[in-house]
Amino acid sequence: MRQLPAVTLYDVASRACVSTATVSRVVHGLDRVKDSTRARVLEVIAELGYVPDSAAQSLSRRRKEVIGLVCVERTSPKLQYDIEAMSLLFYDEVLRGVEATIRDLGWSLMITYVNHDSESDLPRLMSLSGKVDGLLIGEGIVPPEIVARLVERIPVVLVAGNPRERVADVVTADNRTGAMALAEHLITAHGLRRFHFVDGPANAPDASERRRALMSVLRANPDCQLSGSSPGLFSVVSGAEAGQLLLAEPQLPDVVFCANDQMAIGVLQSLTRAGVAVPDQVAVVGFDDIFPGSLCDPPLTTVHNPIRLLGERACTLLLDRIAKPDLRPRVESLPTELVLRSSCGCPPGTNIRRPLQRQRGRSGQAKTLTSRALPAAGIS
Amino acid sequence: MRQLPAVTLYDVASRACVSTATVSRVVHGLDRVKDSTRARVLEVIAELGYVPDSAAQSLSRRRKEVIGLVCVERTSPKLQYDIEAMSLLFYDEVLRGVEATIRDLGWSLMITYVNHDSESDLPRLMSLSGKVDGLLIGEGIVPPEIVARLVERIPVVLVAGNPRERVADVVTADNRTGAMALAEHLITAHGLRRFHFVDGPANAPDASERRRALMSVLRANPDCQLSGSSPGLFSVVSGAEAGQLLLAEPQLPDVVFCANDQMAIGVLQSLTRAGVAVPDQVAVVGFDDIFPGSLCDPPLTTVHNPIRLLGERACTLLLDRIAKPDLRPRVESLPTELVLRSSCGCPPGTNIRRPLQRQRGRSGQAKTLTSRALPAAGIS
DNA sequence: AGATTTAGAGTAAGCGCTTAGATCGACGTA
DNA sequence: TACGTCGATCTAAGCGCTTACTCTAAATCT
Repeated sequence: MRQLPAVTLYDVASRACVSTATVSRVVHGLDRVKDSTRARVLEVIAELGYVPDSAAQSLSRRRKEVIGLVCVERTSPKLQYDIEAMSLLFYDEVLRGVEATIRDLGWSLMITYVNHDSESDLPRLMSLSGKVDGLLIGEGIVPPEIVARLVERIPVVLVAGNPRERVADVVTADNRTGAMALAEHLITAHGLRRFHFVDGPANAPDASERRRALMSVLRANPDCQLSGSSPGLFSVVSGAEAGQLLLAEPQLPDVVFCANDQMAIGVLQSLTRAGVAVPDQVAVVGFDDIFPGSLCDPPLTTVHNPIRLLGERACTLLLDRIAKPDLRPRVESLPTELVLRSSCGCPPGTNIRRPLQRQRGRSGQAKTLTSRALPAAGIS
Repeated sequence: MRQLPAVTLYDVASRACVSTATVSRVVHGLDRVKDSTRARVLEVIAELGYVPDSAAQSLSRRRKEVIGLVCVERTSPKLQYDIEAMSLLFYDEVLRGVEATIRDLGWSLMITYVNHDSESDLPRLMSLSGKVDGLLIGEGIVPPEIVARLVERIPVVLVAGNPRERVADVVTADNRTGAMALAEHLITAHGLRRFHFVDGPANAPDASERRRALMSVLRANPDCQLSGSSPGLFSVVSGAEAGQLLLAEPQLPDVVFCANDQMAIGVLQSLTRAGVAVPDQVAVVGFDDIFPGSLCDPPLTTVHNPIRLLGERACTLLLDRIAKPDLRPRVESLPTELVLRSSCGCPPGTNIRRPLQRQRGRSGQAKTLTSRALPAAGIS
């Protein structure tokens, strides 16, 4: 198990009787090198098992070809993993989108999770910023002051960030259209009137966008109302708690509109365990379309959030920003789909996906970027 | 959005009127520096927003303080993400264990996914090995030849690797004890006799260990038999396919014993959609105890695999190996728990976790579990 | 007082790579 | 023959840090 001694460019050069410059050229295949020389060098590289040292490359090129992904971990490791882990499904999916994109370019990905604790997070994030060329930061849990400090050091893209703030590039789902379509479906197709909203963490832009959209639909339908709302943390347990609170009320609402699927699953658990029939006595809907939502009973009606794509686009945007640091901040908002299953009152077995077209709000806030192909050219 | 010019150690040194060595000492707090000097330097660091460049540090220290995690992605991005993503839950959990451990030490984590495709994976993995101090590799999908080449370059720990091979350190769940306990429960508590096994990918050591353990229990119970088995890929869809195959058979087995939960969920879907009653007509059990298993209908009986802990221990082992490259290869096997819910025939609402003690046989293999009071209590 | 230790700080040699600019034949041209 | 040209290759200066070693002056010892 002893490791082979590390092989450097010099070893290869002297063995192949060429200069280090030539070896470097062969490795990168850019400049012209005589075929016979190239062959000899390649042979020595294979023989010696040479692999370039990334630290030296990064130092010399002044570019690390690494990006950092900062995910939110709302869980305490002390909690049962299998309950709380649910709140992580979102970033797992973002991660895969990012990794796939970055991989194709030959860059690498460094990942870290942050919790609520900004005191210990700040130094970690600053130090991370010294290890990467750019940072992808998940939604609002990194405080804006910290984001601002990072932004002045290196390129940053906010994933599921607040489309209203312009501190950095933002990629987000079109929460507004999705939540409005869902609310309208509940009202129009099922005649539901009394809405209860289960909110997300205070600093999660997704949650507030969804809440705002719901409210605007309710305002437009005078016979409808928000009969109440509960706080939540985007996790199954916090959804279950909201469900308990609901059960203690004198009257159930017509529908529990949850800011994400994890909480909807929690609400569903509380309600069905207490013998409440869903959707007959009360409908429950979520947002995001995570896999377990299709598994629960009744299957969850929700809005599809293209989470993986969110990761992919964020990554593309970041690479583009690394290449051109001077562009103005951009917001990219991705289309969602309405996913009708039976927890809203649609008949059992329903499984309809309805693509949604963006509804432009008068504030014109979320304007889609048309930069379809941000070419990674000029980056490599 | 213009970035501040990068601040180097020299900038800090000249601004604070000290040498770079002194600044470096202040940053690392090791050597003695006069308090007044330290204060001045710290002030300049804060003022200038200095963050050390990791590439230069790594080059100079000859250590990157980064480890790589190689996960298996059995999915094709072309498939519906929400179906196939399930097979990834395992590595998501490993990742969290690894990240939490590495983070506490101030190291960083680089993550990459590999698919079946070793031709494009080999160069990627070799190049990754130039960017990290050690590698954590998920189970058997990286071919042994490649693992061997990596091992001679840098420290490697195999996560959920084959405990029988000794090419590198291995961390694995005690699959044998877990699968045996589950099989014995099915036989003893529910009188099931005809077993169907849904296998995992050919190169997944977890799957074969579980199969072996099941077989050894069946051999020890002459009235029991393996009535058949199906191939599978650890994913929900492959489980659903196995379920379809089963439905085409003239006779159903007593129990479908799946090599992991994802496939059990797939089998469950196929079966219940075809109107087969689980567990009344046929029991279905899985392995790993991923969260969605507790959500499905009926809730899945399984074996708890301490996946996150797997990641933590693997990480610890790797760091230890980086410090001491000459140790002989080690195998660490973590205890599992039997998780009884109702898909095995236990009454609805059952939710029992039974910690399992490894039973070591003379050959180092686990021998038959003394059915140390698997109480018929709570079991019809 | 002179010698010796020591705390505090500086000097400079790398770490392994990239790359601008220098070099060097061989070849073509006047 | 003398002189440019050009492709192939080499030389060497960094990149931003760490750290072994050196230096200085003040503290301590004999």
